[in-house]
Amino acid sequence: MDYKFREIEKKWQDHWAEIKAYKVSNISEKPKCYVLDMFPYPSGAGLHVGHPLGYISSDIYSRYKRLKGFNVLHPMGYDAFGLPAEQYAIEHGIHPEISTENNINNFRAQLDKIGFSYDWDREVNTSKPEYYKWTQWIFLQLFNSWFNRSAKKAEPIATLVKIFETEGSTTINIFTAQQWIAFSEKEQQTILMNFRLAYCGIGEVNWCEALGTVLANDEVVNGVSERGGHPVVKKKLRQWYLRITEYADRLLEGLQTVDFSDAMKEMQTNWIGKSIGAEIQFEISNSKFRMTVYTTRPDTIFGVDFMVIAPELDWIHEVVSTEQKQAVEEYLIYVKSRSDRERQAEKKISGVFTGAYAVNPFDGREIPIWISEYVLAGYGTGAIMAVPCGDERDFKFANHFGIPITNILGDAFNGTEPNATKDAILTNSDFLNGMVLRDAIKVVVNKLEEMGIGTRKTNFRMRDAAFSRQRYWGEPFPITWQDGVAFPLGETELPLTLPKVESYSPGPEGEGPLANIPEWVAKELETNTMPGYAGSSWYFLRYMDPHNTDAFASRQATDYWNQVDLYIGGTEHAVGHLLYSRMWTKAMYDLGFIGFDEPFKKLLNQGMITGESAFANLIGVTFAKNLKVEFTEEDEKNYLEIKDKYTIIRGKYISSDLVEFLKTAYYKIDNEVEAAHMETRGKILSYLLEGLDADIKLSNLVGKIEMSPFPMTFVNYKIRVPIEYVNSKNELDYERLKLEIRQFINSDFLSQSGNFICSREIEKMSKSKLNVVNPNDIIEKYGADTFRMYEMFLGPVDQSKPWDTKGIEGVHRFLKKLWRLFYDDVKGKVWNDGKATQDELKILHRTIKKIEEDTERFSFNTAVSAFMVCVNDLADSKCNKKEILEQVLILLTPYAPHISEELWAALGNIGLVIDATFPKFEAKYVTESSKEYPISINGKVRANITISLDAEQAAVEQIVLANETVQKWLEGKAPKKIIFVKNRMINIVP
RNA sequence: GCCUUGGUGGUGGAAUUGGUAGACACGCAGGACUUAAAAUCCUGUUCGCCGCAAUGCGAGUGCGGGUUCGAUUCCCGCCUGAGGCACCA
Repeated sequence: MDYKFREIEKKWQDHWAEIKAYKVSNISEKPKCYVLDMFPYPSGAGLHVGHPLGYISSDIYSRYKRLKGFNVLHPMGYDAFGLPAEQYAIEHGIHPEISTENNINNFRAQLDKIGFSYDWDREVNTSKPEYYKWTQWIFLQLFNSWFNRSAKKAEPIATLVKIFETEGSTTINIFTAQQWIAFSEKEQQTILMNFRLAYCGIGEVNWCEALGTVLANDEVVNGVSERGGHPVVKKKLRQWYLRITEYADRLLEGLQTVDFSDAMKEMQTNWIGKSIGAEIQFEISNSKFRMTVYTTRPDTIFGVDFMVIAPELDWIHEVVSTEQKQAVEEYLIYVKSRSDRERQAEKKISGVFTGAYAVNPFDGREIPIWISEYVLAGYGTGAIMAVPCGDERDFKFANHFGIPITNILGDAFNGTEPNATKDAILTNSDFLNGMVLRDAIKVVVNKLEEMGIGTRKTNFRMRDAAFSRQRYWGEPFPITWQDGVAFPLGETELPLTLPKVESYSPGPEGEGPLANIPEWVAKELETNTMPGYAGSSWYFLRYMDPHNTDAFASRQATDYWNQVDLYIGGTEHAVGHLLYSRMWTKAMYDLGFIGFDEPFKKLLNQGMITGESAFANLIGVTFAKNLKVEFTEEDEKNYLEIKDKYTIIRGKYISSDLVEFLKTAYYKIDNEVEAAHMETRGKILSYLLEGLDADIKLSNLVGKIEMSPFPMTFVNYKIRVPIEYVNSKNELDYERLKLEIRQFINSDFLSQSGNFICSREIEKMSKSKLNVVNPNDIIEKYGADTFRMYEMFLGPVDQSKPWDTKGIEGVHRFLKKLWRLFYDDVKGKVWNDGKATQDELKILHRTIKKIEEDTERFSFNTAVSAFMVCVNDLADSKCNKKEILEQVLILLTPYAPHISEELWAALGNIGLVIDATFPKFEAKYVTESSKEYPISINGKVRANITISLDAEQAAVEQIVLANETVQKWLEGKAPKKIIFVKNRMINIVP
């Protein structure tokens, strides 16, 4: 009887679905365990073999926990709102709801084939009104709250109003209680907006013209949009924001209570970017104006040689001198002309002197004030005190403009490079002389505070998160505008459903498509929609109680399931989703809706599965396009346009071995170089232009190249070819390629041996890179159990690794070998009721221990190996005993559920193996009563000795001491030290 | 430049963190069964040397040092891959 995995897997998947084997209840005596995957965005491309890596890991862990007696919540859903579906709608005219639905069905079909233990009754879809009703509701809670800095928590806005009514305000806005009461409704609302956790304001945002929307900071990478790579510019717009900066400190503190990787904590810490320093006020000569700078190094105050302010600051005009006015104006125009992109790409030193001087408060020295684009307006006060002897950028700036540098570091500063140390001893620093910089910080700040011109100040790099998009496919804001004041909709009016639209093009003045709908505008509803991360910031709560119509989830449910015990997903969400959901959780906690303030107890980052891409070398000749080159008819036919600027004529694909050959020809030494060079070029040229035989005479070629009437260069492009056309020896099946793919239909493939060799490169798996492997294909060929185990066997989950289908045979063989412990091709059933021997029990219990340990520490690859060892050992000892096999099946269930279920049933068990109990490890079967130990002297093995394990170290010492041979080895001396090494060796130190 | 991680056979990776390096698997080589193929099984496989033989000899975890009876593991200095941050004062 064969291992018919297709039949078996279908049968059990259907059965599990039918009886809802994975349905989980919120009421249970068992301890709970919440295992969560980062839910996918259902893209049109479907899943590739990289996606399920994390899903399989979490599935193994939740199945394992279930066997261990836990009530396990393991749900799945879809992050369905977002830009790509809308872009697709614009291009193809298909409503996002339809394409999303299709994609979800496709995802679901792929997921179902892998045999996951999700409770599908809890599926969520963020784009369904039943779901986003509660996204809107939570938004309203944020809108109706403020962050009380003294209590360090969010509170209902009503408490703030009460404070204003009784005490007035001394923070962001300054007014008395009487004034507050006298304010109009509109004035009051405008003030309150400055405090709300979700607020609307005018601000500089990242505007992406191509996408027609703003983007959050983490959605912009190197000045272009993360999705699509379109340019992003700064623009002032009315926007919704989340006041995440208020939570900066708590987001940092919270990191200490969660189990995230160091790298992840580091990334979040950097993103938040807390820095502790001071603000210092400087007087300006001949002006009443005072400037304030932010610095983390007040200790270097005597090393300040100039000030730099950001070009955007409006007080520039207050201080600029008449002589410098023109130069400053010119510089400001120059700065305006530079995009963010340019500023980031080329960091050139530029700046202009304002003609004004600040005064050092301690020694009265006059310090020139400069303007430069390297100082950012948005951070600190937008002005810095520059200390060139201690700061790289200040040093470069000083050198560039010839500003003299004061050395306050003594020998620690050599004049040629700045030194940012805090451990040097100060010189040229008046009352600080002789002090270590580190210690001087406090002294200076104290003095500044005393003088009333400085304060301690903490700054964060993180900004408030832009929370609105001028797009269609997102949650509508439950907000109406009346006379410029935002009013929340009432709870009974939720959900505010997304209306159908005819067109997805933007509305007037940078507004979203919703602004094109008259009824929408008539109701004065907000026309922006929420960003992609709104729905994903709280979805883990909805799984707890997904069908609740009275609340986002009942308090009883959130109290029971509590934090996510294990959260698995990629690192790419480090500063986006993971920060936002942490913030939402904290706010919900503060407002009393849930009982925990960190959502994820443990985070496991799965590594990327990379693909191997194949490339063929395309060699051709390029001409500058603006040159007039006459093409023959033949050339036109083979004309291939690679890039805008260049044209390749008669490009030919050259096998890698030929490329090597041509390269070596190029690199011949001495006077042969030039000749070889020419020869190489000549050969290529003749291939390409003349179609001649390569062995053309050298003299001819030299002439040809020199006589070339136009500038040309040889180019070697690497052209992707689909990986499935390349075999394991890197040979390309170009005949098939030419037949099946249009791009290559007229291409020539040249090689030395007749086998066309491609080069390979490891890159991210993606459709555009022609290197994706679809899990469906693998499952069709080997089955889901093999697929699951192989994904785990590839290597540690958190490490990125290349997908290589070759090795899958080994895992498949393992499952077949396991099958043969139960069924023989000839004899049929071979298992028996025999009593297990000591050796067989040893194999079993060793495996139990190993699987338990490895699963607990997420070392799934070594667990798979342990199964292989176990089955090899059982096969070697011809053990077909039911007693042993049954236990092995339970262990295997999380990893290969289908085959385990099938064989479990075959053994005549009643009930499912997924409901079995994880076997208990018993040491007595594994440990021995006595063992042979090697005795070594200084690590060199000299003899073996058998001792009882109870003997422990003392016994060993006696045995060894008594041994004449040992004494002889040591020349009669007593050993200095005897080391008993963990069940392994006895080492004697003479 | 800064931060975080890695570097082990032909390949993916073990070694549960100071104790017999290379488990397990792929690949490769040889063999058995077969008319043949597939499937399956067996043997070998870190490198080098000696040999009829082996429980033989030597080297070996990116490179160079150090601590230790003993180092893939700890310390110092380099080289290098990957990821993140990057005018944040």
